[in-house]
Amino acid sequence: MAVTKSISRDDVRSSILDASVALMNEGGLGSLSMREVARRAGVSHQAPYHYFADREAILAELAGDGFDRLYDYMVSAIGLARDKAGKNRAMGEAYIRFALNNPEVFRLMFRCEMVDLANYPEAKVKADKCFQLVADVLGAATTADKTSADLVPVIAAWSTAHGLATLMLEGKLGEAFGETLDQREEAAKRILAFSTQLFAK
Amino acid sequence: MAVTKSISRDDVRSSILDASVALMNEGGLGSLSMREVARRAGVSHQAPYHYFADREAILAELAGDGFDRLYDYMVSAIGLARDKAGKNRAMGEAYIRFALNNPEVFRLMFRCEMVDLANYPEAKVKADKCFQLVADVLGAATTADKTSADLVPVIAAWSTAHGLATLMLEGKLGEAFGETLDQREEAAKRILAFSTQLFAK
DNA sequence: ATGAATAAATTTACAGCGTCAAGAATTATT
DNA sequence: AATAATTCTTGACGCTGTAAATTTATTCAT
Repeated sequence: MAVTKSISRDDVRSSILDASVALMNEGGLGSLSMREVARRAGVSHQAPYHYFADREAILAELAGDGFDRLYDYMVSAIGLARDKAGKNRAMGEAYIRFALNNPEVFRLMFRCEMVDLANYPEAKVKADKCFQLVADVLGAATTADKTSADLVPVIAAWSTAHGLATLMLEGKLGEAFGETLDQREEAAKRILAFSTQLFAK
Repeated sequence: MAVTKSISRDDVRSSILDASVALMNEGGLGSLSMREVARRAGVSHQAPYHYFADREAILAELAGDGFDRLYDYMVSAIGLARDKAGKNRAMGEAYIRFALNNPEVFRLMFRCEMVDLANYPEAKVKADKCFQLVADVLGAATTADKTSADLVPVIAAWSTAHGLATLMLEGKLGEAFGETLDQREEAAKRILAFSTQLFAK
């Protein structure tokens, strides 16, 4: 019956994605190879091609999931804050917390040569949803055109959070800010607090 | 005689590096392969191993050169500014100008899984020289310990410039800020101006 | 200057990769 | 049940990084 087939098919697809996630988190994106994914999923090295056009298509799916999860991180954080300044800070903290807790997928999401979102409309929609949330929460303007000067402070604040996340992730700030994840998150909060306080005028 | 040999050896090494730079700038880091580099340099596919331990060692050299050039970018920019606020802004602009004009090497310099600077002391020294310059110009403190609270504003400002460079480089800000390099640099300056003006209190 | 030691460069070889193509097995449709 | 469509496997090709062995070039001691 159709149900059995459908479930089975989804199972294979899921196990391929599960294996991909596991590999990515274990050994980084470099060790996510088509053949190793297939091995882990217990299928032939060619089976994944029935579900994904190529390696980049798998990465696009992972990146899309990442944007979904980043969105959830930020929405939850915003919900807990009361005033606008609090929401700004909470969102930035959530952004960085996501990056530090999901380093590999964060890299994937922001490296256009790994996944060109222009070729993956589904993932692009998820990414845009994130960026729109950032713009909505940070910005005064509703939607408006992106060339608007209103966007300048939005991008400035976003850049600070993104740059901080990136620099920490790549170890460019040394270990002075702690070795454990909690310590690093705490350090990031301090820097972000300083920055958002400036923005709050 | 010894002179001839020495020159010849350096020539091979240089031509390998030249080929590496060309490949990186033509087709991105993904198309910089050991074998293609050798082909371009007109040597056997194994010859590069007499000058570099492996692929990462070549990347480390390129990254090191990148840090040297970033340093020059920033020092020149700082020299043209008169007051402290001007130096801050000029340095940030130089940082972003470097990133936009040298996207591939900029990526290389800030991706630890591509080149782990811990394994390449020479390149690490050059990187640290850059970061020290940033800290010196942005910070009030001279050297001090990195855990000092004085570093908070330094890292905040650095994060803004780095995040902006990264987001622009990866096309996450859309094309709203211009398609030509000049337009994008101009847009970055506007955002950076807004940010540094906040920092200047 | 010539033979031995050293260094440099090439050739050969292997395992892994992404992915195309063809065939076998399974499932769906009529 | 027979046919059509889908799914999966096996095999192959050309690419990669790099280890090992071999050849060529250079240096040095005599």
